[in-house]
Amino acid sequence: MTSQAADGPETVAASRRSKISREREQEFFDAVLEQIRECGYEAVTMDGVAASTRCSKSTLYRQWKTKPQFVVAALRSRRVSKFAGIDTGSLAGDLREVARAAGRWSTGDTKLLQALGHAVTQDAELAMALREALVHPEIAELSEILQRGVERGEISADQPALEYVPCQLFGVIRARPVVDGEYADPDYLVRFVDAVVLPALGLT
Amino acid sequence: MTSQAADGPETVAASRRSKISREREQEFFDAVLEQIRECGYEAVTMDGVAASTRCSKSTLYRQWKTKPQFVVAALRSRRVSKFAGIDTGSLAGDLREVARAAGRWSTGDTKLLQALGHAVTQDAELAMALREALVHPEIAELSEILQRGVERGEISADQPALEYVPCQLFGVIRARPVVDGEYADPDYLVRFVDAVVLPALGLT
DNA sequence: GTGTACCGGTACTCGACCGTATCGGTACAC
DNA sequence: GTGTACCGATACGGTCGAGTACCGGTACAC
Repeated sequence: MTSQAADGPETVAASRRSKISREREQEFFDAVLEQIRECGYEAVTMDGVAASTRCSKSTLYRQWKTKPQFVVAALRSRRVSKFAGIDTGSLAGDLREVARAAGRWSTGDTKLLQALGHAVTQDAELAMALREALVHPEIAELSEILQRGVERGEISADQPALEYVPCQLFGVIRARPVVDGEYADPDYLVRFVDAVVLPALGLT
Repeated sequence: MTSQAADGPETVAASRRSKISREREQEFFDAVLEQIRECGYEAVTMDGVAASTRCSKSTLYRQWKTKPQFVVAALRSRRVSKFAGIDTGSLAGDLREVARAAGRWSTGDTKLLQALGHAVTQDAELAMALREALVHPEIAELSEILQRGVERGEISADQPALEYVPCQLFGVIRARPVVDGEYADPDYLVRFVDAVVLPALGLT
């Protein structure tokens, strides 16, 4: 599933032989995502991205047909596995690690989700790209972690709070900026897990 | 604080003697908020609001100087007390009532928060209006409910999960559309309170 | 009846941005 | 060295929306 497999050093965009290197392409993607975070989706302009990366607008339009397709490509480039490798041996330990990892990504991802959150309701392809970049991978990895806890016998599969864990974590990450005025950092999230998630699951 | 006090039947906008009645004004506000929910803040046009309310754009610009000021006024008109009158005698009962009330407002308010969520980072006045319309009143009423639970001795003021209750509720309301693809209705929120919030607080 | 002031309608200016077209420069193939 | 194809720069067309200007109609005061 990941695109981490070893590619030829100069392979680019598969079908076209563009002179844009992998690294250069990633600069474009980083730039547009950063501008989306700062200014919002609507306010991002192709001129702006071109200027900030010191390339020509023509170059962008040669590679990607339209602004939405460009943004979708940028989102796809961003699929990473944030909770991979978490396995402390206990569910409580794993969830604390998840909280820490989520906290590290929280600011950027929250901004992105917020900035794109409405554009997404108008453009189905954008919606899918966003979900596959920022939501599905986390949910899947988290489900796996919970499943392991069940298999180890730490918790019953019927525990009613179990199904709400992903929503709880996503939720508090999105809610804190609105309620407290600051993003959810790793410390905050670990405290949240200790004070709320674990007690609700009947752990500790 | 509320503007619910009895006003003269024809009193309008205090300083100006506009021919726009209270009810007519509210139609403008409802229209712009609905368009924001459906199309997003940027995509809302003064022409569109004028057309949908069958008034002239001039009329809107006579009452409000700019589009942001118009939206701010619309938001201010929307401050209502959603959890007022909730007092079942027990904290668990109150929280279930809160969940039901929140679920009734959830769809519209979530859309509004999502649609304005980014515009808010660029316009401080809009940010304040949004917080005072959709966040502060709920937080305050919820704090009062929790405080009453403490005073009745149902729960200790030191209970670590206590401070996270508002974030939990706001969070799950905002997270469910992203995670499950549907808005948090009253049923869902009551189940959430029973499965997560109350156990985390050590109630039941 | 006369004056005033607001309403609706329309036409307008101005700026922004998407996407296209054009052109000179240049890296690379052969 | 010659050809090819992509790069950057710039200019352009088209669209759209904010905010303004103007104009005729009309309700209301006196």
